[in-house]
Amino acid sequence: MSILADVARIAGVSKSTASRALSGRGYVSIDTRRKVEAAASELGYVVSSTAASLVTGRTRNVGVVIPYINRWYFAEVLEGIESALIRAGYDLTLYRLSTDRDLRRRVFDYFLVRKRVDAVIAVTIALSPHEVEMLQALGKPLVAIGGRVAGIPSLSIDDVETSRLATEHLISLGHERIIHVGGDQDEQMDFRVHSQRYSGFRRAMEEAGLGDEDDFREAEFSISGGYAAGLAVLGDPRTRPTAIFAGCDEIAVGIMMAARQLGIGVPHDLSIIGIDDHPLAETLGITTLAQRPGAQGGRAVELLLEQIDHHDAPAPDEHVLLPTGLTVRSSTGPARPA
Amino acid sequence: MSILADVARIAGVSKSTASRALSGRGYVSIDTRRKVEAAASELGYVVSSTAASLVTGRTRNVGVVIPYINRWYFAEVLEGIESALIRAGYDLTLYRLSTDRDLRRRVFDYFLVRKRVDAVIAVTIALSPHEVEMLQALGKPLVAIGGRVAGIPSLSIDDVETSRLATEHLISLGHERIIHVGGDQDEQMDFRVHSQRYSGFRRAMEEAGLGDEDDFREAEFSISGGYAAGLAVLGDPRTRPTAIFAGCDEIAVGIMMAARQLGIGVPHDLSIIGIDDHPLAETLGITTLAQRPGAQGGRAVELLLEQIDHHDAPAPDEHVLLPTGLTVRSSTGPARPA
DNA sequence: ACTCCGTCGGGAACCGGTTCCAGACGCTAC
DNA sequence: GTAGCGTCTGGAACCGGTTCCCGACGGAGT
Repeated sequence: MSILADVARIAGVSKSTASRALSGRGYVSIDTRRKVEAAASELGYVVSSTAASLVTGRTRNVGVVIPYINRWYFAEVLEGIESALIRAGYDLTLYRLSTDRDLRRRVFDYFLVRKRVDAVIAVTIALSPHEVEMLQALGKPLVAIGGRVAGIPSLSIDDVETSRLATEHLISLGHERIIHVGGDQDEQMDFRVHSQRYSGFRRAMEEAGLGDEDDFREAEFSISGGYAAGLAVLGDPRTRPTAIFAGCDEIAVGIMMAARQLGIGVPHDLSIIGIDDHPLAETLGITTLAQRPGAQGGRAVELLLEQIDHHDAPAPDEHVLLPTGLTVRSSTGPARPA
Repeated sequence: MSILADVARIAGVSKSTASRALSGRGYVSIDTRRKVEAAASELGYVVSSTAASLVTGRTRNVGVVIPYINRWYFAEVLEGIESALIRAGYDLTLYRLSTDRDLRRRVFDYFLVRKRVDAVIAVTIALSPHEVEMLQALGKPLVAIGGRVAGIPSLSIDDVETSRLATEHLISLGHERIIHVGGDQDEQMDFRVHSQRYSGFRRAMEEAGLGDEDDFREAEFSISGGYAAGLAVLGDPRTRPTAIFAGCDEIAVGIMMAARQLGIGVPHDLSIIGIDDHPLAETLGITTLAQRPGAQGGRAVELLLEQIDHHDAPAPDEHVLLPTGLTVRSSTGPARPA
C-alpha cells in the first residue's frame, strides 16, 4: 500500500504539492500535476478516505435509516437513494430499524453519532425531537421521506388527499358499499401513514353520506396480507362490498387474487383501487394512484446535498408534497344496480 | 463536539489513559476508569471512528455489492447481512451494481479500494480474478453468496441438484409434458444461476427420457415475468404442459395467477413447482424447494468475521453448499391420464 | 526601477485518536 | 535487601492525509 508521501517522493515534489495535484485544489502547474499523476498511477495509489475525513471532517458517506427492505415501496426508495448518492460520489450506509426500541437507540447513539456519516436520510421513520436535535447538534443535515418531521425538510405524498381521491373515484362510479383494507392503525414506527390513508377514506365517505363502522379491514402491507384479508372480506356474500380501496397496491394485488380464487369478477362484481403503481398493478390492470418512490429517494438526496453544500444556511424546514396520479385501469368500473 | 483530550482534562488524566479507559484495552484502575467514564458521559463524548480507523486501520464497516434490491431473494439476503453486521457492531455500506460496466469499475476502483471497508460481501456477483486479487492485495476478506468464486469462501444452494430434484418431483408424479420457465441464459452479472437451474432440469428430463427442444421458456425473474410467460405457455391448449418447473417462486406465483386467469385448475390440470419458499408460495400453496436467503446472509457475515479476526490465516477457499428442502404443498399433484 | 499581484512549491501544523515505551509503585520471592 | 514481576500512568510518536503560511519567481503596471 503506497501512501501520499511515496507518490510525492517518486514525483520529486512535496507532500503538499502532491496532495494539491491529486485533489485539484490550489495552484499546481500542469507539469507537476502530470508528474504526480504518473507517480500515483505507477504506484497504484489511492487516497485513504479515512485520513482525508479526519482532517476535512467530511466523510462523503450518508446514513439511511429504513424500517424494511423487502417491501416494494422501501426497496424502490432505497434504490433511488443509492443511485443518486453513487452518482454524487457518496457512499450509503444502511441501517434497518425494526420495531426494536433498543436497536433504534443503539443505531442513533452508537452508529450515527460517530463521525461516520455526513448526513442522514430517514425513510418513513418519524424521528423524535430528541433524535433530530442530536443529529443537528452534530451539524448533520437530515431529510425525511414518507412524512413530516418538524424542523427538517421532508417529502412525501399527501396520504389523506390521495386516499380521498381513490375513494372518490369509486364513489363516482356509483359504488356505495365500499371497504377500505389498510394497515394496522397502531403501528408506531411510521408517520401514521395507515391512519392518514384511513382518514382520507373516511372523509370521502362521509362527504358522500356513505360508510358505516364496518367498512375498514386491517391487513398486513403485503400481497399475502391482502390475499388473506380479501378472502375474509369477499367470502361472505351477504356483506360483500362492491368496491375496495386498498391501502397499497400489494394489498390490492392480494385482493385481486382472492377475488379470482372465489370466482368474483373484477370489475364486474368488484372494483379494486390501490396506491403506488406497483409493477404488478400494471400487469394485472389494477387502477391505482401512482407514486414514484425511486424518484422520491433521488429528490431526497438532492435536498441533502444542497444542505451539505451550503451548510452555513439554516436547514430549510419545508415539507414537499409530491403528486400522485390517478391511473385508471381495468379493475374499477361502474357499480351494477343491486 | 468534545474530543478525547477534553475528556482526559476533565477526568484529570492523560489522553492515553483516557483512551485505555474508554476502549477497555490495557491496564486502567477501576477508579480512573470511573472518572473517565463520568467525564465522557458528562461531555457527551463519542469517539471519532475516523480517527480511530486511521490509526488502527480497521473501519468496522463492510461493503456489500448486490445487483438488485427489489427482488425477494436479494432483499432477504440483504436483511440477513444487515442484522448480523449490526449485531457484531459493524456498519454496512451498500453498493448496487447493475449491468453498467462503468459503474462496476467505478465501485471497485474508487469506492471499495479506499480504506473505507474492512471486507466485502458479493451477492450473486461473479467477481473477476482481477477484482478478487485487487481486494485481497489490500488485505480485505471476501465472501461470495450465490455462487462459487475461485480463491474465496462462498456459499450458495446447489442450483443444479435443486432443479433436478424439483423436476424429479414432477416426473415422479407421472408428468411427461413438463416445461421449465426460467431466466435469461445470457445474463452476465450472476453466476449463471439460470443456466445451472436449466441444466439440472435438463438432466432430470434426460434421465427420464423426456423433454424436447421446446420445453424451456424465458421469463423475467418476477411475478410479472412469470405471469406473462404463464399466459403465453398456457394459452395454447394444444401445447399446454401438465407441469411447470419455475426458476423461482416469483415466477411460479405469476404462473399460478395466469392459470387462474385462464381457468386452468391447479393441481388438477397443471402442477407448478418453484424454488425459494417465498411467502406467497406458502399463501398460495405452491410446492417449492425452500432456501433461506436471510440465513445465508447471516452465515456469510460469520465467515467474514472469522477471516477478519484471524486475518493472518490464509483465506479459506471453500464453497459451502446449503441444503434446500422440498416443501410439498397443493400446487403439485399426480398427472391425469391424457 | 520598484511595487504589486498571481502562480507555484515546500515546511509544518493539524485532525483525534491508539499504542509503544519508559518509569513508578507495590508486592512477592529469594 | 533487592531482584523481579504485575499493575498503572504519562509522554510522545504515529496513522495519512489537508491546509495554512510563507517565500520565490515572473510579468504587468506606473
